[in-house]
Amino acid sequence: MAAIEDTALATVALRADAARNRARIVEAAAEVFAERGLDASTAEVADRAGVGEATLYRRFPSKDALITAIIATKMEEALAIGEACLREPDPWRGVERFLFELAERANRDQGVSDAAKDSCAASAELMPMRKQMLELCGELVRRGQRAGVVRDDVVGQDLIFLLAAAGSLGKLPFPGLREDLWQRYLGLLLDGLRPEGATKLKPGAPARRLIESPGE
Amino acid sequence: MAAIEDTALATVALRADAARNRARIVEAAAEVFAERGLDASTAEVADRAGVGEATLYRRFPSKDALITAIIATKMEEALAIGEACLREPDPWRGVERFLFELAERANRDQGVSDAAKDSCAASAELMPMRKQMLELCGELVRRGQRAGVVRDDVVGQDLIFLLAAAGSLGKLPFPGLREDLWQRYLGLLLDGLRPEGATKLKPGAPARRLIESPGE
Amino acid sequence: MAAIEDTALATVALRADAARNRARIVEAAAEVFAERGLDASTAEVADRAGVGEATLYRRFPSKDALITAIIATKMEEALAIGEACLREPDPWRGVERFLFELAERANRDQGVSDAAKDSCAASAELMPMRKQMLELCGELVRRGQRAGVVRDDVVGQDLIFLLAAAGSLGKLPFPGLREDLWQRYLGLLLDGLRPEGATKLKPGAPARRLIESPGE
Amino acid sequence: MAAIEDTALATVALRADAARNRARIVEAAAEVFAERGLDASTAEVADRAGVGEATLYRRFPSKDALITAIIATKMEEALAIGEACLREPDPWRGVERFLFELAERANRDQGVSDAAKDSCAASAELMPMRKQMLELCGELVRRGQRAGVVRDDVVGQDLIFLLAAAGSLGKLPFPGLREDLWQRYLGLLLDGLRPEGATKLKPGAPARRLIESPGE
DNA sequence: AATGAATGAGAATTCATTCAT
DNA sequence: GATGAATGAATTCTCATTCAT
Repeated sequence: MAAIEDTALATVALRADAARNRARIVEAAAEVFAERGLDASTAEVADRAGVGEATLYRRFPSKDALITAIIATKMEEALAIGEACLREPDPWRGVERFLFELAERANRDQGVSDAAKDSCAASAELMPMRKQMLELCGELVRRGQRAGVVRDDVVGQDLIFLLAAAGSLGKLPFPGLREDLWQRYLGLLLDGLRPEGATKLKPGAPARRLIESPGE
Repeated sequence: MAAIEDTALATVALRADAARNRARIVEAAAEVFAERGLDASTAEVADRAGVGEATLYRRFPSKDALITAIIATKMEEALAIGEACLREPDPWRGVERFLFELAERANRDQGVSDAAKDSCAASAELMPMRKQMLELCGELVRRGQRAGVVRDDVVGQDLIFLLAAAGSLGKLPFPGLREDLWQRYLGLLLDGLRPEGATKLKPGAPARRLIESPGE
Repeated sequence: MAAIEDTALATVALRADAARNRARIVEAAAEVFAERGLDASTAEVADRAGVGEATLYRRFPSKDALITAIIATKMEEALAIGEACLREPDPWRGVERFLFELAERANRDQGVSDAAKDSCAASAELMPMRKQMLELCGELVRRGQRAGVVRDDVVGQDLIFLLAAAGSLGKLPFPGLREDLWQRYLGLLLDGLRPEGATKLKPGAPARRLIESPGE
Repeated sequence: MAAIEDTALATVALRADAARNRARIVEAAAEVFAERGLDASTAEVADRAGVGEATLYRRFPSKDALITAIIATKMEEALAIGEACLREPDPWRGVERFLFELAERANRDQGVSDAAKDSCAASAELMPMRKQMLELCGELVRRGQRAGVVRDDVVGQDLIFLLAAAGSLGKLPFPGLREDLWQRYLGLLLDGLRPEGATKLKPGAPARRLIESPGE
């Protein structure tokens, strides 16, 4: 069965060898971007994939398109994880596991956290997935709220931003830090989501803005 | 009084004009990096400073050294802010203001949050300041804990990481987001610091790691 | 009757499908080169022809050979036009129509005027056609001269060069120029051919060289 | 006395070594573009100039800017020639010499005739010079018309287009052609300008369009 | 025979850093 | 000491042509 090309919205069947190379490129790119961030050169990606640079450009019209494809892959995985979390019997455990698993990936993968800042991540092609993700987060949150384990003033989008925050701690260049330190901070973030700690805010305190809508 | 050169570990007195140039360069670099991120070119920095590029390189041995110097400047400011926060009558207000003011700066300044990820931020030269900062955070936290407004399992270093998290949300490339969205998430983070929400941890839950030492 | 392959000097009968493909490629190439100039890529030509790139290269050993084939096609058309012009009752009208129709084509077709400058236009394969064209022009000119409507010091080859001149004005990148401006200049050129304006040459004047032989 | 940089509209004094290199680059570019046309690579230009490629890009922000600068130089020379021709005692001789000298240059210089087709030649920076050139041609033509040696339906702009036509014959890739063949055709063009040959046009004849305005 | 895929050799352009004035 | 200039090494991307299916 031939692999498929889905960079643009069109989906095209590829020849066997092309499919193999495409997969190699995506894999190599994922690795390289994870290690060095999105600034890694296309030459390095091609090298690692064992193909010529031009082959990369035959498959992906630009570096941005390649990045977008990688991100799309990661988002698909993330959506799958999210759906599994929705099926967790314990609603809180669903939220917790969702953030935990995705933060783990983000902290392992320099490219993903770079992507959060990169303009091409805002690509229109990713919009449908982003929408799906947003809905999924919304369900996770509302499910927690119905069970009384998530504070009421939180919305689905907040999970995404907390994730961005927790995922950005991956490779802080402090020597001697434990690799899993992010887990500690994710714990703090999670505690901020629970209703027990929700602040009775004094006027003017920053947390007050929580009540306002998150925008977009 | 002549300025001092402390880029390298040595501290050297500079001639008045050299000192003036150095200051200009740092200021210009701070501006440029804030606007365009650390990828901005040294040429642009020199231009903005009104000096030749070679002058920049006479004063700083490399772009990384310049960035390190900027970070040092920002850390000095941060230390000053932290000390002011220690003098806040209300201990919680001290913690809150500390995170709020520094997160605001981080979100306004593209360069600073970039720098957090950049390898040069690990420079040994910044170690003393980092130590100072760590102590300061420790005092802020312990003061809060003594007053019963900060949960007991938190340490000073945690503030720094929460800051990194809250500061990374600055320029997410989502269209239509409010500029001050970071305040919402800082609110959540702050609530995670308070004792009311501290989790009764089940075994295996991620938050459990909170009990372990933060490393370094 | 199968088409013939005449790219190389050899003439080979082609299978029916191959002949069909060859024709498609030539047609597509003519279109593409007309629109985008000779810099258009072979990939685009193959695409437009609805064949694979390798098929193009099976039929033509190089891009230059393809271009040469296009030129050959255009020259065949030109020869046909020229013969029609020879049958015009009015000899002057014959010359005029010849230059007008070919200049129109050249100005409509970016590729042809490019080709005039391209080295591959010098290909030996085109020599026979060039010779035919030269003879045809010679007849047109001599017919005009016999009728007294073309100046005596002009030879057939001159028509070709005038054509090159008139055809090169097609896409001058001046904004706002009329598309048919070349007609104005063709008019001037035609007037230069008529005997009424033929110069009594002063010594040293450039037009004097008209008397010398045109070379080749 | 320092050389000047005039790529942009601003004029800046350059250091001696930079001026030397800039001159070398312009000279090399003029040579290379003359020999190989505007498609020659910046690497080749830099090589010929004996400088690094980056040096070229320090002086000229893009290849187009370099080309524009070369063209500007050529146009200045052309304007100087034109003014000399205006001072010729014999008005016809003025027109003749103008076209002769410029056609000679164009035929010697592949770059110049390429430039006629290249979009960057339409650069706004060259507009003032183009305007000057147009006025100069207008004066040449009107002077000829007052003396009765240039037909009345010709305007200054026509000279420019005739030049483009006569200049495009430079390197036609026919083997064995005399290098100065263009002179023969310029002679024909010149004869087309004289009033003696101006056609009493039959309706529908192409030359008729001569009466209409040339556009722009 | 036909095709899509692969690629080596460039192309323009940029930049941190060193050099000459 | 200060400066503008110079540059080698990269970077993204393209294309005519060859290869494998």
